[in-house]
Amino acid sequence: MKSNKEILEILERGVEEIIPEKDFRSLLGSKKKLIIKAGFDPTSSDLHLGHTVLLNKLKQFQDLGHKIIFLIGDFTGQIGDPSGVNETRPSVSKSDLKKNAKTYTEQVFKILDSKKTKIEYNSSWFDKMKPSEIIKLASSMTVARMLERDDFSKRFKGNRPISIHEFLYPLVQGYDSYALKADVELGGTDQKFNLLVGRDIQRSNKMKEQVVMTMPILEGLDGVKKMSKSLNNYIGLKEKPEMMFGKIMSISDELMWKYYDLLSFKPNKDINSYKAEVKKGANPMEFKILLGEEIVERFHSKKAAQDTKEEFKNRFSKKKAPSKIKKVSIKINAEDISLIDLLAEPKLKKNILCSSKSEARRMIKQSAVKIDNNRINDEKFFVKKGSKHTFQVGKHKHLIIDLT
RNA sequence: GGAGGGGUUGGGGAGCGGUCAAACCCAGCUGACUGUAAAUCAGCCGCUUCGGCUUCGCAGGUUCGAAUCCUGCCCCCUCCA
Repeated sequence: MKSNKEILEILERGVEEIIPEKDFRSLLGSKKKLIIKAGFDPTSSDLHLGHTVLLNKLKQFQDLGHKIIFLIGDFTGQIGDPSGVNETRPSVSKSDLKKNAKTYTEQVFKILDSKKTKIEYNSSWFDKMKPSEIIKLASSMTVARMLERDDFSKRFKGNRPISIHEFLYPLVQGYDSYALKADVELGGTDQKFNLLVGRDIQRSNKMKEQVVMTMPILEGLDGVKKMSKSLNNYIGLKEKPEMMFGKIMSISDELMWKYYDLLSFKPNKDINSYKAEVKKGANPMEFKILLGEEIVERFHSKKAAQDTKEEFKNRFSKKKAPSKIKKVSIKINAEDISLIDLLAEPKLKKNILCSSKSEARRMIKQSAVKIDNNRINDEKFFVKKGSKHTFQVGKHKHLIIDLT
């Protein structure tokens, strides 16, 4: 049994804001099994590390015995969350939402305990709601209040469009908290407004208001913008170990520390000692590798993490060729084929090395092409029929081609 | 209903009759270097049989010549009512 102090330490770690903190502490003090809600709109097909910041926190609550509700916003997804966005979001079709919701549920259980997690869909109450009830819900909020929001007011002042349905988003999300009788709702800092509306809706329905807990937004690989699939700066939970590891290695040294804070399960004590070591002159890369290992292990396995780490060291530190390279055989009619044609050969399909002959030519010019590890700079290089070589374009594309 | 503004290569955004495959920024790619797929620096960034060819919302037209001008259409935005 953990002491209250220890519990608070765990739950408040990495948290941006708890509103109101007093209520949170007294809720915990009550020893009651709390209903913890976090909603996710299934607007893209995969979850990424950014989503796991919340999941990790949910997991902590779960481990402490509280009731976790993973709410899938299949109704809210049709509206599109306006938070932090400066333009109207395209709403996602119902069938896509359904598909996405399915993959979400598969992925969250890499972190949460499936037996102890309740999954809810907000369409299950909203689809049954009568228009008159929606109007009643809408009446609980004013336009002035909505325009307090930074994203809306900016758009409003900047003469950019705000669709009416966007106003419904916070109301609908807030209603979810009422429907689920949430004690605590978790969300990103950009969700603060939406989360607070939940309190209003609960209060106007004579329910005790939920405590709002916000988590920082995880920056994407670029270190600047929020991690998201549409910005292509994300690490997906379903990605292959090599990709995951590689992407972690590609973040800047500075960003690495933020990732440690929000993604690592290592105790603060360890992370602080890493920082101290780097300050003393240790190579940040060593700690990036540790982080990569931890993440790959979480979503794949210990073995995958070890293998990937070794492979990475060999390939990039020792500059060896990858241990397994895809093999492909291609039939040609002539006695030989120009390198340019081969690199862009459509028959290679998914393994194609260059997307066009122009690109192939460019790559050769830029000394990016190697055959059996020998750099080729001759644009008029030909490859003979019956030969078998390893082709490399850039650092990442390798292919063994058997010409027949 | 009326008045205006706009749709340019992945995103942003110049160009407003030839010198435009189209400035610049971001993203992406490549190389060098390195401590890593960090950072930094340099180059590339429509297709091509390297002669050219096809692109600037769509369809026509004017011109020796159009992303740039005209006509129609589609789409987006703002303001007034």
